[in-house]
Amino acid sequence: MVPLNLDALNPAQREAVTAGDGPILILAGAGSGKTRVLTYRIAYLLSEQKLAAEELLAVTFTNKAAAEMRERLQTLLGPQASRLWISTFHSACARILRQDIERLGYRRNFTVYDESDAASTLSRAIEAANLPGAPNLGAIRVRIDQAKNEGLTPQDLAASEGPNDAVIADIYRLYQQRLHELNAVDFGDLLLLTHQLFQSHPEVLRRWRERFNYLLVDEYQDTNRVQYLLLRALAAGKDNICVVGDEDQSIYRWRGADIRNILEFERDFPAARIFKLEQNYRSTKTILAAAHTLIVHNTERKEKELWTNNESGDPITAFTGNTERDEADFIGREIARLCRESYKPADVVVFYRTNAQSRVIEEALVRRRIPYYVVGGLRFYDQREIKDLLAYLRVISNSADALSLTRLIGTPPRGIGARSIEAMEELAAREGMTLFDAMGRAESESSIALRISRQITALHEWLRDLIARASTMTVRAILEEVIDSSGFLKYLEGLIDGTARRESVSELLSAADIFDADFGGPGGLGDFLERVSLISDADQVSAKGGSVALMTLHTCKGLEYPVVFVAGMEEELFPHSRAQGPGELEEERRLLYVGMTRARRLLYLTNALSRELFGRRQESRPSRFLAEIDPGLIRRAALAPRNEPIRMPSTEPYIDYSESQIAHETNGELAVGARVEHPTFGAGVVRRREGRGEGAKAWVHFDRAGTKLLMLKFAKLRLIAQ
DNA sequence: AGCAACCGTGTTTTT
DNA sequence: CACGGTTGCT
Repeated sequence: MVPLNLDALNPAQREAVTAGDGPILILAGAGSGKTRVLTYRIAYLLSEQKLAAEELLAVTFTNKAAAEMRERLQTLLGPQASRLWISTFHSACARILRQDIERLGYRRNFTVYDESDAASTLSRAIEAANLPGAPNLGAIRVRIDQAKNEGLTPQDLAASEGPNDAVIADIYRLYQQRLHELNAVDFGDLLLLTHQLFQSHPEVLRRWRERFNYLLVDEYQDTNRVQYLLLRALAAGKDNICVVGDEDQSIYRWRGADIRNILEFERDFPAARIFKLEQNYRSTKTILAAAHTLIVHNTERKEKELWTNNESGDPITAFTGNTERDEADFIGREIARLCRESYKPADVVVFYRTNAQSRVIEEALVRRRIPYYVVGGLRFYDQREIKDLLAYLRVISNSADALSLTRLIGTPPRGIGARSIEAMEELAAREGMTLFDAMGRAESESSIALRISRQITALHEWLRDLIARASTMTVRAILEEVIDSSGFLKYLEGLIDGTARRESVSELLSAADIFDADFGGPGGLGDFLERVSLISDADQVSAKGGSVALMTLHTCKGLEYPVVFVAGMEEELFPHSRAQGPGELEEERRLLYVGMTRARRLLYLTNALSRELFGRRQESRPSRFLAEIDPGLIRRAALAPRNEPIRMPSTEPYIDYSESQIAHETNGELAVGARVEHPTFGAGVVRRREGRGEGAKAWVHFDRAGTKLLMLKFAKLRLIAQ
């Protein structure tokens, strides 16, 4: 192995990388080379301190960050990098539980439920319990989730004194019981059950503690209480723990992140050494200064100021539109202008506070034919047909998963309705068997019509047979068999948007292909399902396609772009109306701080005077955050006069990014069959397309106005549906 | 049992 | 406004 070359590091970074054993806190400001330090530290520990790859556990915030770190280490270290545990907290816990969860009474093939699975399980548990006067579902969910993030069991919650905590503790207990019956865990359980495992089985903890001689944690400011407890437990004795973070970038408090973890690290680990990285390599002096004038309005922080050798750069641009559409149009116009100069669409990102804001921005970009992609919002694996198919896979992997089984029975429709399922549930409860096993006895149930019970038996036998063979099959093969024998495709064809749904099915098939290739053969179903459950929005970010990126501010952590727009800088929206408490306000401010510091060269902050919010048009006041930034650093773009008509795309030169343009079209944008809306002609369907690029035209058949030939360059068409 | 149309409801951010 | 859930009809 080549000796590690540390020349690429500045003195502060080098010190942190080469520090010896014991607790280390690296306070790394935005753009200060945090990831670089972390990867070099790992490389240093392996190549200079001669640790084995197996002795390290590195925890990141997203799978994508983990993958990137692994990749960088591959180039620094070579193949041994692939033996490192680099993963998110949730994935690491899932992996630990796969080995040892039997001690908690679950089976190793447990299913990981996503939020909506968990919600319906909870809802059914409440229903079954028949509790009068219970608070509403949402509040209960939030409270249980919080409890799990704090490491609290139902008993612990019962002893705490929040309003309704006693009632909620009962529901929490029932919910856990139900999950246990289904051999399923939710996101919070991954952490909490691992914690409980360590508490109740010291020999297991000892084993893992002996294995991991060194812990590294990225984004430490966003860890919650259980994660902290897990780290304490694993580090105990050696205290070889190195955490990296920046309290100014803590933006997940609402999800249980406890900023005290980082603020009190020195108290928790008295031997801690602290390294500060304050040189920023990313942004211009102006952007950094503006971000600083904003963040000093927070009180819950350690004073520090980033500095940079980069040039001063341009002032920050502020723009105020009359409406959100006006604002979006400015963004589109400005991106078009930048792209005529020295930038590409992929250099640009638009951030917003809420997912709902993306729509009007998308429309503006479509009008200018600027290629873009939206990160987050509707996730691929949340689409109905995908969840339907995953229900099959889950039942095959874990037949106790009655939630997925119920879903499977209903799609495609087989004539087995709620009444029959209820009858089987009763049977199952009576005999102490699973719903799946009850299916095998359906024909002996007098309350189920013979016609239906035969259906049930057939389905049961088919599933049993598939389960028996699944361990020798690839995920792709299982999926294909499910799709072929269940009549799933025929069912999709019958749906209105069947074509789009079939496309996502084939996307799922290729995801399975890729997984099978990675996994190296059959038997990987459980791993596939786990990976799918733990995938996050941020994992999907990619510069592929040369497109402008659109995402919420929460998704933007760890990214950087030459040009950044932050849209919707308005009171009620940002800071959000639901985040008005003092602590929450500081978090909103940090959120903007994180967004601003993603920018390398140009930063735009935009707002609108009136906006459609929650279905109503409302006056909107500029965000207080705008006033907190030093006005000397801001240049105001001309305010559009009231009622000025929105500029037609025809006034803008067409930008041709043919490669990404094609990607856009194959995504189905204005494909034949697409349903669109025209400002004067109303709704219609694209019948035929002619030409491409500048001269592209389309025949559109309008419901009321008949068929028209439109130049896409001019027509203000809005896509309604595929 | 299954579908379509209706109504009402709840709208931040997400591993 | 978009979704889920419910109702009522076939």
